[in-house]
Amino acid sequence: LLVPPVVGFDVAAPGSLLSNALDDHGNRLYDVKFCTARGEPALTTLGAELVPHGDARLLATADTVIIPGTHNPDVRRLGSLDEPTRHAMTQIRADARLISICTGVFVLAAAGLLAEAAATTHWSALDDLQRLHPSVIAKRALYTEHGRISTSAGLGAAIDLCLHIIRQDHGAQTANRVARFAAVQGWRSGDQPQFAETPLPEEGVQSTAIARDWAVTHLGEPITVAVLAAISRQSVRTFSRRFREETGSTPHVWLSQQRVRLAQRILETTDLSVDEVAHRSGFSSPTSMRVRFRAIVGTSPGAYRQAFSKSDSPHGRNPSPHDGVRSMG
DNA sequence: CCGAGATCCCGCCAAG
DNA sequence: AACTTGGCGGGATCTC
Repeated sequence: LLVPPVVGFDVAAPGSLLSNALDDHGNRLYDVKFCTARGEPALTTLGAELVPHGDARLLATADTVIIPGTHNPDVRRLGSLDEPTRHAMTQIRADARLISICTGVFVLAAAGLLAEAAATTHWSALDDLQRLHPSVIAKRALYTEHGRISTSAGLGAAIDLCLHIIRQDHGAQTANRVARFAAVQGWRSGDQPQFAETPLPEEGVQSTAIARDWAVTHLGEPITVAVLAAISRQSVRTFSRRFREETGSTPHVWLSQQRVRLAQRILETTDLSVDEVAHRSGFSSPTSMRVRFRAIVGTSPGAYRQAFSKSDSPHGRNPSPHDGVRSMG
């Protein structure tokens, strides 16, 4: 059971993500409900149930509470809680998981839940947080975890955090499925340089991450699972196991995806022949690339390039029709 | 498209 | 007792 806002709004996206999280049989994994303590309108575009404001008793039943960003001056300027918020916070179970989005962290801090705890918020509010609550360890991160309390930097980071939580609760495979359904990045890996500069939460070091980093810079070469395992200083068996735990995929499937992505980029930016693209992407043969390419992108390399070059925006979206759900075992 | 050989994947299980 | 590791078998998948 997940009950979001103590105050305010803006939990729509993470709430939707969680309420759309399904298990293998299509059952919802989280029962998402919205409520407010202050009578502010809650966004409920998501098929999630709107609980009339004032019904803070609902909070007492929640396993997880998401606290959205707030502009409440008591909370943001004075570092204290107004009465409705304070009362709402007292309703929350002592063992409930708490998640803040953006400036929602100020509510947690004002409630005294973050003493000596790592926490984050939107970068523009980090200084405020540290000044109002000196005992908080304010960190510039996408999200942080400290025991049962997690904080996120903003709406986008909140989605990452929710995926992280789904992953912890139900495994990487489920998290990936939810991410795919929501059309967001499933998890952060070393092949996404835009994330490299962003301080990531220091969750346990992912043991296959180094091998993955190495792989994405050597896609043009033949890569076997045995080599990746050796890079990770693990046995093949353990490496495969970790890999699935950490990425939700198998090494071989993951490699194919990376190579197709690389092929897409080469097709978009060069006039190299398809055979040459296949070679540079590390496919063992052009035939092999065509098969993999079609399986993932939904169209042939040639058609993809043609469609891409015709599309108006040079950095536009994938112009090929993604035919949604592929039956997948 | 076929078929042989290589490689991958994962349940199983003994060992630590 | 509970957990992790890593070798093995062999069906699935890929490659040539």
